Parts: sequence; structure tokens; C-alpha cells
Amino acid sequence: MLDIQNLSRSCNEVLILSTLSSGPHHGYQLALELEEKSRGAFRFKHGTLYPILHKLENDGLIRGDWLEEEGKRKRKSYRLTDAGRRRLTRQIVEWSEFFERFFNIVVETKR
Amino acid sequence: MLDIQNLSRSCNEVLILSTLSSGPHHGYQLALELEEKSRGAFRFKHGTLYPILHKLENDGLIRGDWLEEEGKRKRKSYRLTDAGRRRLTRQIVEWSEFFERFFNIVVETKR
DNA sequence: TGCTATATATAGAGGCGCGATATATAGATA
DNA sequence: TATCTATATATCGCGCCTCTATATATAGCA
Repeated sequence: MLDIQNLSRSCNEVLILSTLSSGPHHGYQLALELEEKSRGAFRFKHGTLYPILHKLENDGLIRGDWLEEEGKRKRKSYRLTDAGRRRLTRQIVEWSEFFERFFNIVVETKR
Repeated sequence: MLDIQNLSRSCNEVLILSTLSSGPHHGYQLALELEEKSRGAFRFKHGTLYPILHKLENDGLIRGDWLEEEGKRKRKSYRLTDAGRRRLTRQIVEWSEFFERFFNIVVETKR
């Protein structure tokens, strides 16, 4: 279950996995796209992003391959593994449950 | 704005403020009620709860008064201050915005 | 030559929830 | 009487995680 203490970590994880589910991205590109899609709300700092990517790769949820293209800096292109795809699906369910419980309590009590 | 790094802290804060908005509670009672209302999903550990209550009181969002009743252990009864009520309202808006942005990205990309 | 954007990496600092531990008492049970 | 459980609050230190800062490297532009 998604517990309160892991909200930040899990949120970052889902945002990354979810972006990768639409196709391979490299780290820098991931951060730009998430910032753009959220209209500035979700900004990944470098010091946050790269360690998470390393961890996700280490856990087998994503896989990174170095790309060396003509006239470009070499980049590490990440894509979802099958395990990563399953994790994303489960995480979305857990977040939905969390939101439901959270708003149930917050909104109901408020009234 | 509600940022990803503060999700846990803010979630705990809202759950507590929101419970107090229905009337005064003491700490132990707060934890029991939240656990019950969420059907076991939100469990506050003592080591989490009390420091947060102290911080909220210190920030002027809640106010605690010691109660000494016949035949009962003395307890500290907390209630919302006006500032706390305003904070709760704003936090609910921020969480709503967060959820909207989050699911927008996660669900949209997933498809 | 120097600035900016692209691109990745990591060490150190600080925040925060949690586990563990301590203290205290009312009530039930053996 | 002794002891166990539930009630009730408090705090220390550990570990995890994000951020800031710093480092390295290159393409393109002024």
C-alpha cells in the first residue's frame, strides 16, 4: 500500500514511469517534458532526477542505453521494462485509492 | 504551492487540521479517529504525531489546553485557530490542484 | 573567447517520519 | 496483590530522500 511517508518518492517514480510509458526519453528530456506538461508545477532538480533514474534502473523498472549520435552530446536513453510497466499500473491504482480516502476524510469532515 | 518534496508533511498536516475542524480532539484520539475513518489506511505513529502537533501549535495553527478530569489521565485538547482554519482551506485547494495535474499527466500519458 | 543550453553525476546538508524507549495511570484479570 | 492492556504524552536517534552546490563535458552562438 501507498503510505504517507513515501508519497514524495512514489510521486516522483510515477511521474517518471508514466512519461516513459509513451516512449524512450533521456533524463534531461524527461525533466523538460514533465515541467512543460504540468505547466511548471512539477520541476525535477538534477540532484533529484538522476539518483532516482539510477535507482529505478537498479531495481529493473527501467533500462538505460547510452546513445552516441553525430553532432550531439552522448545521452542515456531510458525505456520502461515489463516490470516497470506493471509497477506503473499498480502505482496508479494505489494513488487512486489514496486520493479517494484522503478526500473522503478531508472534504467530509470539512462540511 | 504544494511541491512534491512536502507531500508527506502536508498530508499529515491536512489530515490533522481537517479532523480538528469538526471539533477539539486530543492527540491519541486524533490518531484513533483517523485510523477508523480511513479504515486502517492512515495510521499515525506516536513518534510522528506528537512532534507534528507541537509544530502546528508552535506555528499558531492549533491550540492545546491541558484537561484534568476526575478519574482520567490528563490530556491535551487541541482545537483549530483561525489561522489553522485558513491554512486548511488553502491546503485543500492546493491538494485538489495537485491531484488534477498529477492524474492529467499520469492517465493521459498512460493511454 | 565566453556565454548559454544541453547532458549527466555525485557529495554534503537538512528535513522529516519512524522505531524505540520512557513515563504515567485507569481498569481488568489472574 | 501482581500484572497486563489501553490510554496518553514525549523525545532521541536512525535512515531515507530531496535539494543545493559543484564538477565535467560539448554544441552553438555572439
